[in-house]
Amino acid sequence: MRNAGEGPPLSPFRTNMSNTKEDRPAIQPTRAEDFPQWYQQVVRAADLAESSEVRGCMVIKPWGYGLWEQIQSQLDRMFKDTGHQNAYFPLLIPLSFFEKEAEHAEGFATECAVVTHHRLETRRDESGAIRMTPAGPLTEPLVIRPTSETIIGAAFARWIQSYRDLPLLINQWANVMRWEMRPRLFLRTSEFLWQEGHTAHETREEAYEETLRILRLYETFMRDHLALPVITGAKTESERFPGAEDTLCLEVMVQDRKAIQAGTSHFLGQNFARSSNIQFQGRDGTLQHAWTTSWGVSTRLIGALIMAHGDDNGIIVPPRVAPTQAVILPVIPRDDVREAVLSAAERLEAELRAQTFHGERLSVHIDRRDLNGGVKNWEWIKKGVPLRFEIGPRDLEKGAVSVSRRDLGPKHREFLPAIEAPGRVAAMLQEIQDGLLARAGEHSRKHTVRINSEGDFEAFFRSEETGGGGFALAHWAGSSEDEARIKEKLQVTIRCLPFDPEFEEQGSCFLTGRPSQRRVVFARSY
RNA sequence: CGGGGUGUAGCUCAGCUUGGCAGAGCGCCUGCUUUGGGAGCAGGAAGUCGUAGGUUCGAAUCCUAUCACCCCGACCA
Repeated sequence: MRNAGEGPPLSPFRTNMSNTKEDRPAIQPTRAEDFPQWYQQVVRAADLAESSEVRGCMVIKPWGYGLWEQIQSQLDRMFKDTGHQNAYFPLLIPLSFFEKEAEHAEGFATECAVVTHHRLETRRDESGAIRMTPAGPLTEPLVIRPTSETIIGAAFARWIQSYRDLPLLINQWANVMRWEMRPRLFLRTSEFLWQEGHTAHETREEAYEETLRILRLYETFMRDHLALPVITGAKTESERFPGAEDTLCLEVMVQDRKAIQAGTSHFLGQNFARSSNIQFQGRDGTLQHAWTTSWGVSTRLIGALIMAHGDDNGIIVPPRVAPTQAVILPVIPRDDVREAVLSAAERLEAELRAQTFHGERLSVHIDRRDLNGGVKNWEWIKKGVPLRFEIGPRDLEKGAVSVSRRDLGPKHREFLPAIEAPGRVAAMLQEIQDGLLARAGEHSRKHTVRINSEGDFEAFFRSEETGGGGFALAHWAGSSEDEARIKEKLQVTIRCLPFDPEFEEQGSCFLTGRPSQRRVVFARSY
């Protein structure tokens, strides 16, 4: 990770460039100096988002939203391919709906924003300025959705009459609001964008299969599209979604070795069907409650992406989700070459756009702004665009183009014959994509260790100042109270009870000594 | 909700202790020189000093109230 600056030889054209900023990383502080601060600076430098006037809410800027659009369209395709349909439900949920499922209501109570009025009264104050005060209190307050199980459940109750109506496979792209005490752009904001899938099934087995199918779908998306290696598994009771029978999750390790919960898929049993009265007449004629699931990923994925793939010069966007995969920077030192350079740039743009990557046309942008070449170059480095092409008069003479890969650091540059370049981009993008996944996987494996004693466990997490921490794989047979004590003491939680057979083995709990059949994953988390 | 802190130009902040013309860096605008590794020079625009009240000849500065935001805890996609 730290060798990102290394790369092939520099441009043979280099002549009189200043050296003063040669090795200054674009982002300060660096990851090693202060990871959380580095994260905030990357979000700003890459022009992804900014915090807004409304507490805890962010403005997502075009580059950040472009990333979300990529995530959205690619996931949406995967949902549709597995038989799901999109629909849309109201932002506001009657309080009484919320009260139907006790555990659910209690779980979200403290983070709900509530609408209590429906009208504003206006008046002028002494200075003539307009003043508005809420009037017209609602007879029943409305909760701004923190998640939509209850209101979708009410619709499902109307839509489902017979086993022939099942399975019902619905997804919604929406915003939700959770009044978070400690917001952090993308990772935890009061309002965030997500998708929430809600499905209803005839049998327990079918519903559980759906829960698993989505977990696998997410895993595939994160690995192949976002280049994020994940550990999948189930949450412990204390980390479970309020009202769920089982919560499955995907955990990704980022560069400071903390875990980010990148997605969840819940098996809701018949809990919500009972509280929302989702019943159907079965094949045997009896009235039965449906089995439901819900699952979601959010704009948090962008936070995970930054923290997993960024370097000290900004974000590195995996090519498959990059809003722009290649940028062309025309170099125009004299007016008399402007036309020739620009038309060569346009020719390259057209040739690149004719190429495909994973079935989609390449997205290419010519940066025509009249700015110093270095400034433009660094802007795109910070934004993490996968490939940067430069075309100047000297390239035209040689019939070459210069191309730089973002993942190989700011110094990387190679020259390709202009004729060959377009045909090679798809392979280059795939190399970047694969390289990011490999690098993140290595980091993750390197800091995932098997821990067998309480002493080693504490040492592992206490040595963070000297570079320790990570995922601790330990045998566990403790109680929820034991879990809480560990959290209190070390800020470490069980991220998941992993599914992969590699974690299954006979052993004894590192804390209680009781027998255990599987190692679980402990880590600090965002 | 508990503890700590901060509000001054688009951004980051100095000035406040000891009241006396509203400041810096970055960014922005114009011109020239530049442009293949983050530009240089010259000129310029930009702020009801969070808000309300008070003390005073005079308040960014002192006093009172109030609002907002940030950081540390508990909650969380």
